[in-house]
Amino acid sequence: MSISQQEASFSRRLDADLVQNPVYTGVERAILEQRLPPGTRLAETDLADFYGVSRTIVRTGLQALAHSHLVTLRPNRGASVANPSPREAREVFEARELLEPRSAREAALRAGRADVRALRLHAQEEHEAMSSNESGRALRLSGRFHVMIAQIANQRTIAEIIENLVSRSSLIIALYWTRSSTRCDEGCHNALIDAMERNDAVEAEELMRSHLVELHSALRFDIGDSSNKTLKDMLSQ
Amino acid sequence: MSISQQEASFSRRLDADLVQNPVYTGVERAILEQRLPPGTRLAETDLADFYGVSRTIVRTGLQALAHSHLVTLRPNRGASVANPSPREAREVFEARELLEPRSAREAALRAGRADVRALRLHAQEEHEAMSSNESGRALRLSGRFHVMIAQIANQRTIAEIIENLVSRSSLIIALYWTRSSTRCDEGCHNALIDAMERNDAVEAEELMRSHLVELHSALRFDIGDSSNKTLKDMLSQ
DNA sequence: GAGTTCAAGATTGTATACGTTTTCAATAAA
DNA sequence: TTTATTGAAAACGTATACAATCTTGAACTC
Repeated sequence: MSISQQEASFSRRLDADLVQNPVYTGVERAILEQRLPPGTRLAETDLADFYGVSRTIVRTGLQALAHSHLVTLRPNRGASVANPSPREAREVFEARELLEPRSAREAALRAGRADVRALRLHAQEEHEAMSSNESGRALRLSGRFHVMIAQIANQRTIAEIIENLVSRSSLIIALYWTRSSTRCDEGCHNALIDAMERNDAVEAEELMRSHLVELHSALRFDIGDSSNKTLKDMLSQ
Repeated sequence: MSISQQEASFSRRLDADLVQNPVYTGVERAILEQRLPPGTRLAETDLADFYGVSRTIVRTGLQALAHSHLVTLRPNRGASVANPSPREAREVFEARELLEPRSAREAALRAGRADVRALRLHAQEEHEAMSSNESGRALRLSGRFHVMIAQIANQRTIAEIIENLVSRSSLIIALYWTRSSTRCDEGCHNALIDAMERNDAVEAEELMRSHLVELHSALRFDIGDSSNKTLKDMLSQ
């Protein structure tokens, strides 16, 4: 037995493994882009065939996604895309409203020229996705914007929590979103970047808070869903 | 393909699987009780032999622990007990200081007779563990006390986050704790229970805040560790 | 004696085999 | 028509085999 003196792993080692797992990355992206709606069954063999790997790899990926609450595993019944309850949906947004405004405030204090440039570039990408009607991609990028801010705040532990909450929000939006457009995002995100550029912490915090309240208020907890595309259709591109 | 209308899974399905995984439960407990110090190598075969299961089960358990940051996985190099950096240690306590006081406030508002009784019973157990010099067990129970409060607050999403931060605190304390005793806990926890019993939200919040600040301030980030017990020694009982 | 090389052993990564459970549709009974 | 039964097919749970990678230490060079 030996005690290893490990270097401060600045990004989880775990990730190194997972980003190379095509099931993890592929299914995660498909969920974030709402190509895989909540409840979709994820049969191990189908995924193994689609990604050309063994069930071993599939299970590793699904287990990781289950830890993030993006996938639900039921003993002897396999995996399906998570189906967050109204309660969970409310809780996730409550947690975001607690964590993200503070994160935005800290980010505003720390944001440098490079950070602001990256944010503007990202907002541009979001805009293009919206314009070209790639609403799934737009939604994923919109979530990623929130994660970027959490990362600028330089508190990795909280940034990771926020990243998870943001991911789950894609499922929540798929289930409970009422409005047709996410046009609001564009203005909100740009206003946030402006506040960051001015290092206006108070304004950034307030903008983030009201942005989240607005998102939250656009959810209605009394809806179902259905469709009958095949798993392969939804995973492809 | 089918869309399943799932019941609101009130506890994660995932858990159902994991509590039956002896590697997950055994190693987690050993870490929380500081029988497995940070950095300890966790060879798959050793664990498989010890728990009498195949490596498949071992890997599932280790992967779950890695997701909780209790274990570090390095590709081709296996698993070891996580070794949180000073930065991570600080961040975990910052996050706790952000989340737990608010959680305690909410818990104080909601705490009923049964909750208070359960907390007192638990504090008693903690006390007994301390008295009989089972400091590992005492530490685990002390962490569990914080989780119980988060659960009373009735916000499962945040309670789960807190549970994870509390678990990681055991490793952080193993690495960076300076004081010899955790006597403080006893008074602090009892005072918290009293506030809960009076449904005094403001007091509960402040007590929790100061309790965490005190814990945090007892950490010093310039220490190492070493030992040469065998893995089997540390896992046993 | 310090450092390097390299092969044997140990350990992890992945695929697959096989037993068990679940699912589903065909059949039979009510 | 509806409900129950049942058995074959499909899917999951676990163990294990084998390949790839890493570790270790002895032999060798400088």
